[in-house]
Amino acid sequence: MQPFTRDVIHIIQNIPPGNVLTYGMVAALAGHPGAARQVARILHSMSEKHDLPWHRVINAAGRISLRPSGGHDIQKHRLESEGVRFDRSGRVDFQECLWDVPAMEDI
DNA sequence: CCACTGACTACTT
DNA sequence: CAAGTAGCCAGTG
Repeated sequence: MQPFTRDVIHIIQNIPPGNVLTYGMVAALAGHPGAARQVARILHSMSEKHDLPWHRVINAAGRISLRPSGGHDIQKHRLESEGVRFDRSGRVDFQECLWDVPAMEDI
């Protein structure tokens, strides 16, 4: 497994309840700015094995990227149960929910 | 090793 | 706001 993959998993496991991160930010924190697609891919294939809170990762627009048939509602429900609010267009409030990453070393 | 596939993003029409 | 474009790079076969 690549260091990038390991870091991405590690970062996602550290997102506290009620907070979210974007794919791009996770990629950047893992040392690969612009590798957002890979984060999505890792979530898709490793979330079960590594027990990841995959629902706390959303796209840069603040919306859920899953297709309605791919768990979109499940993700929304899990976030709402953690206190994440969605506005009428289905976007989360970054000001309140975006994870304020402590420091690179703490992750 | 090559080709293909993405739960992406930023930028430009 | 919608649609197109060009990067992105780890899995998978």
